Amino acid sequence: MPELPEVEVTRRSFGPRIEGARITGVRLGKPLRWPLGCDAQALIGQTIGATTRRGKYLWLPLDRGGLLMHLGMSGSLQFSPLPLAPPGAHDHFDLVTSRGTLRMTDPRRFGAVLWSPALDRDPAAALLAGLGIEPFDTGFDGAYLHAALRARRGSVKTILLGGDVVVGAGNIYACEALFAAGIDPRTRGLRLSRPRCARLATALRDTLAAALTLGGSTLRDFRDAHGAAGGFQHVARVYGRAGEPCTLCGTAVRRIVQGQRATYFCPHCQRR
DNA sequence: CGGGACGCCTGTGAGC
DNA sequence: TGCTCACAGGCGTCCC
Repeated sequence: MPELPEVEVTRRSFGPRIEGARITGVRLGKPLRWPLGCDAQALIGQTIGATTRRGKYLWLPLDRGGLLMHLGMSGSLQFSPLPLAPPGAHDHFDLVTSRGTLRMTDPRRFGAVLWSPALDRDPAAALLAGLGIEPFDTGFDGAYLHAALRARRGSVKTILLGGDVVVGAGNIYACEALFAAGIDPRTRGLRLSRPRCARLATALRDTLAAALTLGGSTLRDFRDAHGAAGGFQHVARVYGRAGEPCTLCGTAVRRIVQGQRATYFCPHCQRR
């Protein structure tokens, strides 16, 4: 589910409201990807700072260390100043605070809540170490992308998904950005010219920005921390549209598999 | 080191 | 209706 826009939309929807709150209780459900990494009771009494995001990770700083959160494939967070309903089968983490409760729901449990002594110390540091540049960083442009792709033999779609060159694009936005840039997703990184890299950098930023404005994509169950659905799925040009006509040229959108993930593209508008 | 496959886990929809 | 199978928004790990 959650790619950069969904994670950022989630952050904005609860971060400011929980900042300054004091933790009064912690409830753990079924195991997520990793154990919490600390005694849950040790979190009680600590104050939450300003929530930040790096790639698709969220960081909630505490008085002692902080919590690194990831929504995995099916995770979402909700925040309410009022007591929440009793936890359901997929509610695996409740952070009860003086301002309200933050709850992580994640049916597939690929998500994570992990305590770390600091963002730049393990385990957080190890998880963030290989991440590429933020797409909204001013350093992310055609020159950067061109230099980063120069030695890469893999397909540009797979590279975008990898997150080690630039973070934030998952399957939806990688497909959509490549469509917007007119680039065939099978094109090898090292084959992309500097001008096409510039187009791709712009396309990725614009695609993610549009998704942010629309509150992310709700294909099935994504909601922000207040329960609001996203709207980007209504403006997607290729994702999930196999066989349907391209909105630009009418050619049937194709679905192929790259790295065991579905890729959607227009074989006419997107060129190698 | 780059690249590709695997596995984590559950829900859903299609097809029989 | 009920069953089986393919597939789903991510990513750490392992192997070549």
